[in-house]
Amino acid sequence: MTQKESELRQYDWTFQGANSREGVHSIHPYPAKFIPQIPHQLIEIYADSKSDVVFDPFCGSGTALVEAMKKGHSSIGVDVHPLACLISRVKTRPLPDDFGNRAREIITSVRNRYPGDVEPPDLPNIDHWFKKPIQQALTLIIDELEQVENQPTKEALQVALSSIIVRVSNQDSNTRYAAVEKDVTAEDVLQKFSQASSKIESAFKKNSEWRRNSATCDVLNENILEVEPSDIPQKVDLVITSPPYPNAYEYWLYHKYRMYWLGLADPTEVKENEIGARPHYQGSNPRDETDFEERMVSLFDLLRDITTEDATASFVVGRSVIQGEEVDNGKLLERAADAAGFYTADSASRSIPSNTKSFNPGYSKIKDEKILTFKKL
DNA sequence: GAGTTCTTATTCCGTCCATG
DNA sequence: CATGGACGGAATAAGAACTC
Repeated sequence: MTQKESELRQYDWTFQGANSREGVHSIHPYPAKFIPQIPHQLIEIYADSKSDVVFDPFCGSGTALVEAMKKGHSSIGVDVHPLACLISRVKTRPLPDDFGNRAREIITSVRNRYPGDVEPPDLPNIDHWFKKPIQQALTLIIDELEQVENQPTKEALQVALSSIIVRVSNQDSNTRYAAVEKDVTAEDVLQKFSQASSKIESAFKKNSEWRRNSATCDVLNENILEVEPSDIPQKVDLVITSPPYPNAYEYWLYHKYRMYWLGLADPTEVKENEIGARPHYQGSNPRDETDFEERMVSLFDLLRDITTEDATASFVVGRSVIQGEEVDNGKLLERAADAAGFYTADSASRSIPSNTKSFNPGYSKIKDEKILTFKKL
């Protein structure tokens, strides 16, 4: 890499003061979301034409996919997490016209039916995580959701419901898995569901025009390490992603009851395939950072096959801690890229503004991230 | 309506403790 | 006694609710 030509370092990546929770990005909580400005800026830098295809192998709730579409690029996202894919699908297609009315009908109907005669589902430890009235309200909403025939409408309503599940449960917060007393009623469930639906409606009203462009978006619910090149429908020009970190957030855990309620894949199966899930780094035979590196090598092997010759692959990574030892994920990624025939074309570091709520440096040990761009040799 | 308090959401790990 | 589910500490800031 020629130091003087670093393009990435010409930009301020902190995006201090930028409102990152605007529009469709805010319809569902998801830990460690991209700030939309990051993929936006990367596309600005690396896309040569509108026909360039953007790929995110760890798409999560779809921030990079949305930003690609806003700029008129088609995109492809992959994630093992079925909830991530659900949210990504909903964000990247138009909101069905009947969404708002459907939401209101469901709320009215549940209010009339409550407490109803439907038994709550037999979820593991359900009484520990949900008060009885909450279970009842959620059961009725799910029952109503099952009557919705139009799949895009149903999925958008599922996102609305999913977005409130942690708030009405006893789970402390999205990323703190402990039961606390919260004082939520069945009526609160309906109110929050109503608010969540309205939020989705207004988010989509603000963002109507970019959905009319010809950009497409494919979301694959797959383990990226098992994806074959032929599974990816188009050649990729830009890879933009933030990979999971070893021993870090556990998406399967924080979203466990969302998945149970919505009848998505078994969370414990998702755990097995989730790169970076903490149980893999503990116990008698723990993984270490070399395992993560190997997985990243197989990711780069895939990327080599599905990208165009002059494609760029940009990663945003921070550091993590495994059993008290600090791990530089950027270094691991560079080694993995190198092993798979990529070189580091550019890099920059990004300090996390101390006034952000999403990354609270006072308590999070991550104080900065790296932005790395790789190209094929 | 500006200024103040209250409430709620957030957190990219280490460790405890239940259960088999 | 290993496994994996559950828990904790508490600063910070955005948004809501209240006050004058």
